[in-house]
Amino acid sequence: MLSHKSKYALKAALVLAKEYGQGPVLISDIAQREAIPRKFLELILLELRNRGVLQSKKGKGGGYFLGRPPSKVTLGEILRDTEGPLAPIGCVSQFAYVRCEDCRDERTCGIRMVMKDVRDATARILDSTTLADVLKRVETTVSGASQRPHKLPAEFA
Amino acid sequence: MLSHKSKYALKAALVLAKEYGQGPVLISDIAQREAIPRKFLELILLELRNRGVLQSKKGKGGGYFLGRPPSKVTLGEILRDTEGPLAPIGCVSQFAYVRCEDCRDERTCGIRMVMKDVRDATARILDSTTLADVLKRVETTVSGASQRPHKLPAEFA
DNA sequence: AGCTAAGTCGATTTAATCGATAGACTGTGC
DNA sequence: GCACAGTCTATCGATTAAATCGACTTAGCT
Repeated sequence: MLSHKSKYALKAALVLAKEYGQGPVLISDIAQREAIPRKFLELILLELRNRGVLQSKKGKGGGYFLGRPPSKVTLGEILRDTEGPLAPIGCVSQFAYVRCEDCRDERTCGIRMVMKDVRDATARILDSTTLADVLKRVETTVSGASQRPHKLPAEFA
Repeated sequence: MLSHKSKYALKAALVLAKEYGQGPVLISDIAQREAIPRKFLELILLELRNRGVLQSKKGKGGGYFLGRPPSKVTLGEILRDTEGPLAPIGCVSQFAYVRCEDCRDERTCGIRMVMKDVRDATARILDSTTLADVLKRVETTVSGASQRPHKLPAEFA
């Protein structure tokens, strides 16, 4: 399950993506727009900045902004920064491999095989989806929704 | 990330799958074979039993055993019992839906759309993989490995 | 019946993590 | 130099994860 921290991070990143090219955005602005506790958001943005996803400017007229265009920032990158590895288990992580202490033989571990499949499936989605992709997808949903307003909610399909 | 609890649960279930039809297996046996803290394993097995995955027998000659054939128990079921929902976020869970308190409009939430894809991909794998599948996969890996022993380890591909 | 094997159950401990907040510090622009 | 806005460090309470202890109950055996 995604932590609040990560959800906040994604929301904030999406705001900055939408505002990309318009100059810095205040922490307080983001906090208010997305209903995120101000002080908590500070920490999150700081971390994303230190990881190179965001940049910031101090003083008057300062704030946060994306360090790269929205089409160059993937959800996978952000989630790895805030949640840690995408892999459900350390021994199948590509970027943060850790051996299972008690594992006899990694090559023949059934759990590992299945978890590798899960990791690959998740990574395939999250590493190929950029902030720009998400914005676009939302936009087409919004405009498309007004044309067929009473469609069955997808969440109960 | 998978908790130890879930990893232990999967390991134990695989032992019971391998031993299926051979009568009850002692908690202590499973604990020793898989290097799981005995007392902790008790709790886990008990939970899986109360959920209907396992059955148990008390007294001499007692122990734990699968309640159904290994081909009828999926990893998804076990993981839901020990970890909770497979979904990365409550609002995309099929069996344990919970609304995001602060969500304006679920239908147009970009994060939700992507997380739904992730959930579906994970569930597709875990709900279609049974204990029998895992045992079989391990076995073919073991026998296959001796025929081409120096193949590049898949984990570094 | 009585002994023993084995699972059951409840309480507790310890350490780690999560979500959140406070306050002092640093750099920027005017 | 003053106000603005991000930076950094510390802390706090609540929850959870992982593990452990001890007492209890049930089943089989003789």
